[in-house]
Amino acid sequence: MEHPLNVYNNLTRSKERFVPIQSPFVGMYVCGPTVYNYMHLGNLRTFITFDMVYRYLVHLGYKVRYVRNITDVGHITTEFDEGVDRIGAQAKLEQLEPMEIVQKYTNNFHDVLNQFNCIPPSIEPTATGHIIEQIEMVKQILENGFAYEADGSVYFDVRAYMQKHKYGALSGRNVDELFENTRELDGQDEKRFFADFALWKKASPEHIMKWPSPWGEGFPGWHLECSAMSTKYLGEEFDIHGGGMDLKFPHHESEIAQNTACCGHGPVRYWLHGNMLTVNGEKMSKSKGNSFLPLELIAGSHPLLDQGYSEMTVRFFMMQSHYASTLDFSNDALKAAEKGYKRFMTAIDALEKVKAGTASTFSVDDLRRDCYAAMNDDFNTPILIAGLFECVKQINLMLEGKAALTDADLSDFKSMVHAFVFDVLGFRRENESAGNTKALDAAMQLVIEMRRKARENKDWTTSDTIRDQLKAAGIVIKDTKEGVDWMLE
RNA sequence: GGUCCUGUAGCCGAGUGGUUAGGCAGAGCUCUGCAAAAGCUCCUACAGCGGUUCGAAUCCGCUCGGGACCUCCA
Repeated sequence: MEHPLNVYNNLTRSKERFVPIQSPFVGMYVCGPTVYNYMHLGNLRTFITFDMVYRYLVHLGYKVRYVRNITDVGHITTEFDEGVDRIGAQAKLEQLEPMEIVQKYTNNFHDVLNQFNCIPPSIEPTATGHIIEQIEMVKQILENGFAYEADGSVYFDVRAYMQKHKYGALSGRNVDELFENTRELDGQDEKRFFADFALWKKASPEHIMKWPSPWGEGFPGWHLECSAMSTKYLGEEFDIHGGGMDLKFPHHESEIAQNTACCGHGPVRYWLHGNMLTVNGEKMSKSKGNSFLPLELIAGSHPLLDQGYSEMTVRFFMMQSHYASTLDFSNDALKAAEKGYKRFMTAIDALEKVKAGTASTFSVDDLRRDCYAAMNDDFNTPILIAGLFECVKQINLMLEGKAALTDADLSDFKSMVHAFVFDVLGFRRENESAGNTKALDAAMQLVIEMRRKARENKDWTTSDTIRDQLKAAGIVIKDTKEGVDWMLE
């Protein structure tokens, strides 16, 4: 692979050259959702981010195995709220079986990602489908002396682990400091040490989602499924692990500890974290009550919005910021993205109509080089988009006959632009009401011809009426030097 | 309280020890019958105070503001 891709590795807190363990194969694991409710835009941002990462790796020619889990076991909401888990609670609320809840919100998750043009992962394992693997892993960790059993539950023994390994490397945490700053002082119940976490949890009699195990009926700890499933499908060591910044601690930290306790070494070469989507500067989350559902955004039905925005506008909005930065969500920002995206895609579409010239007036190689440089610098999509706007400018100039490319350069330019816009950034043409476009185009040619005749006769009333009526119907007429064009608004 | 991130023009957002990011909005011009679209030009900012440096918005320190994690969370 001749492309020197650099990624920011959270494990080392530095940008590193990306070198797969076994090029051209790349293993990538991304933490998926707990399917107990509709996903909101903040969740969506993370999945769009790693969709872009996946797309770019594929574009570079890597053979990527992309694994993203579905967490369909309800994990306890707090340490002391025994027996209450998110999925179980939601099931009660909706008067459904827990697995009906899981199915309902898994479907929603898939539908939404599909709407936003995210490519499905290669493997999408569920936690409930890998109970045996998880139990096996707990057994191995116990055998290796990094866990202990207590009344039907099994806990990870952080102190034992710390004698041989570091705990807290990824999140930059010092366990002693953590201890000093832990607010909860009582109720540490079965745990020997405050930082210990459950690998297997004993289920109370009323708990519905539970499985038999060597320690009795119970369910796996939250962190365990990712360790077990990533190992199963990507091996003991793989290339990329992604997820939201908020999962860094304790989830990813514990994942590393579990894998290390089990196999003797860490599981992941490059840890990538997507940053949070904020609303008025604050993290979007359900508990804060500031979350948006994708549907509310598209329909514009949320109180904070004064209009709806299309899926691709939202995707563009997200791609205009770097994945590792927080992104603030607001009406004005969305509006700006909408206009920018429209201008952007209008030009990309118009590229099809550009005709080759006798000589090239600009360098396709330079533009291409800028685009790759942006992406190779830790997936810098905002810089890529800036580069593509330079392409937009050149397209518009070519349409006006003020710039040109030879036949060979033009097809090179087209494939380069298309690769970045559609394959890498994952934009998709909207307004493609397939089937009637041909008929509509024929009708439009007729209308345009009538308007042309009216203008020829200086019958401005007629020509302006045509233009205005079409505009009211959502069709925009564009008079260019090359002729008259039209587009759906 | 601890750990860490962050503060960029009207708005959104990149980046960087010395050279115009980009988008949106605004102003002017070109084109046009008038518009729209498009092109060109302008608006040239880096929280504050010190320090390092030939030179800092970029490095260091302090102050102020915002945020994340430390509990489930993408």
